[in-house]
Amino acid sequence: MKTSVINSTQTSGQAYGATDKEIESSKANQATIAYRLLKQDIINGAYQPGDKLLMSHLKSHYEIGAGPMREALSQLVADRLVTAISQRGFRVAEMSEEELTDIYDARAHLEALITGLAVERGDEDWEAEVLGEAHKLSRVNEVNTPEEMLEIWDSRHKSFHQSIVNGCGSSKLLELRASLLDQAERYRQLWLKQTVFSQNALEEKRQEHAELVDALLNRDKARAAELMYHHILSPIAIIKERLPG
Amino acid sequence: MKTSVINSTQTSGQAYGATDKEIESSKANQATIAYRLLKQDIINGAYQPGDKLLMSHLKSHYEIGAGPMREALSQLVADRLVTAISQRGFRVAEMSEEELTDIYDARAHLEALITGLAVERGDEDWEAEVLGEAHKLSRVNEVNTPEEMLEIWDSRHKSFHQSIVNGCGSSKLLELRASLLDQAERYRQLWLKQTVFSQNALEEKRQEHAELVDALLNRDKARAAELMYHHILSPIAIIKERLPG
DNA sequence: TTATTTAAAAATATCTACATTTTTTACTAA
DNA sequence: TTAGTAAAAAATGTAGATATTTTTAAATAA
Repeated sequence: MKTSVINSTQTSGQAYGATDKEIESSKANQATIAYRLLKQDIINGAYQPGDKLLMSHLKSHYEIGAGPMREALSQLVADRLVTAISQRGFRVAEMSEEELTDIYDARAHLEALITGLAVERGDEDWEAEVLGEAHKLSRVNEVNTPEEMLEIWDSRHKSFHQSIVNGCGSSKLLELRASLLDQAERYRQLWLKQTVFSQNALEEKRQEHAELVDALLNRDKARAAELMYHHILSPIAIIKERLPG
Repeated sequence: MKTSVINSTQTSGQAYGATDKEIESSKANQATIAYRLLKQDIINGAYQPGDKLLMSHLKSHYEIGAGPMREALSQLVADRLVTAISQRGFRVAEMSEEELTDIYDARAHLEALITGLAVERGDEDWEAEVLGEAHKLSRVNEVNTPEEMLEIWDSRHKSFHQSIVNGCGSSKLLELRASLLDQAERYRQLWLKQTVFSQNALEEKRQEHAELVDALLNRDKARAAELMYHHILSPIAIIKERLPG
C-alpha cells in the first residue's frame, strides 16, 4: 500500500477538535481524514466561497480516492459548508449578509438559552472551571508573533465560552451549538483579525467577559442570558464591513 | 444499466419529506436514495436499536453499491440515527431513557424559544396559517382504518406545529429544530400509538392546542412559550413506560 | 456580421466490480 | 479452560467503466 505523507501525519497525531461525532477509534478511515482536512481548508479560506470542488483536484491534492472523498463532501453538505448539485458536483458554500444575520441571530438566542440553563444547573465545579478559563483568557500577554497572539486568544476565548455552556447539562443543545459554531466559523475569522489586533476591541471584550462572569457567579440568570445575547451579536457590524461582495 | 424496481420507484415520485438539505435536483443519486430509504426504515423500526447494519445485507436489500451506501450511512451517523466504529461497520443507534430525556429537554427549550420568537415576529399570514392548521387538526374524524387515523393525525399535528414555528423567521433555528425532531422520531412513535388511540389523550391534546392557539393569537409571548415547553415535555412519561429495556 | 442551434468532443461526476485490509470466528494444542 | 492460529466474513479502498454535463466548434438563420 502506498502511504502518503498526509495520511501518516494525520493518523499518528490525535486530532485536536475531535467532535463527539467520531469518538470511537482514533485510527480514522480515509473519509474521516478527508473530512477533517477539507473542513479545515474551507474554514481557513484555502478555498473561496463558491469555488468548485473538483473531484480530480481533490483526489490528487489530498491523495484520497473518489469514494471516501464523496463521503467527506456529503458530510460537509450536511454541515452547510459545501453545497451539492446532483451530477454537477460540489462547491464551497457561498457566504452572504443574509446568512451571517441568520446564523448570528440563531447563535445569540441559543447561547443565551444555554447560558440561562447553565446558571440554573451548573454546580461548583462548573463555577470553578468558568473562573479558571476566564483567568487564562485575561492573561494572554507574553506572546511572540501576532499570529501566535491570534491563535492563543481565539483558543482561550473559545474555551472560556465552552466552559460556560458546559454547565447547561444538555448534550443535545451543546451539539446544536457546535453545529452553529461550525457554520459561523468562516464569518468569525473576519471578526477575529479585527478584534485581536485592536487594544480597544480587546479591552471591550475583557469588560464584557468580566460582566458575564459576575452575572454567572451571582447566578443572575436573566442578566447572564441578556449579556450573552448581546455579546454574541456584537461582532456582526464588523463582519458586515469585511464581508466580500 | 440495470434499473432496479426500488430505484425507478424512488426517482419517479417526488420524495415527500425532502428536507432543504437536498433541494437541488429531484433526480437523486444512489447515496441520497439509500439515505432516505434507510432513514425511513430505521425510524419505522424495520431495524431495531443496536442492530448491525451489514454491508452485504444492505447492498442486496436496497440494490445499492457499497460506496453510495457508506455515504448514506455516514450521513445517518451525523443524524445520530446510526453509530459507526472504524473497520467494524455500522449499527442502528441505541435508544435509552437518558437520550430520551436529553432530546426532549432540548426540544422543549428550543421549541419554546422559537415559539416566543414566532409570537414576536410572525405576521398576519402566519396567524392565518396557524389557525388553518389548527382547524384541520381538530377535524381528524372521518377516517377508515386505525392506521389511517394515526397517519393523518400525526401528519396534521406535525403541520400544525410546523406552522407555529415557521413564524420565527430564523431558518437556522428551524434547521436545528428539524435535526432534533429527526432524533426524537423513534421515541415519538412510541407515544403516538398510545395517544392517537385514546379518546382521553386526544381530548387532552386538543385542549393544549386550543390554549396554545389562544396564546399565540393574543401575542402572549411568555404564556405561549410556557405552554409549548410543557406540551413538548408531556409525552415523556408515556414513552418511558413503553421504552424497551 | 451576429446570434442561435446543433453536434461532437472533452471534462466531470458517479457507480460498480474487484482487490486489499481488518476483524471475527472456528479450530487446535498446550 | 487459555492461547494461538488459520479460515471466513466483513469493511474499506481503488481502478476503471458508465452516464451526465459542459465546452467547443461548426452550421444555420437573421
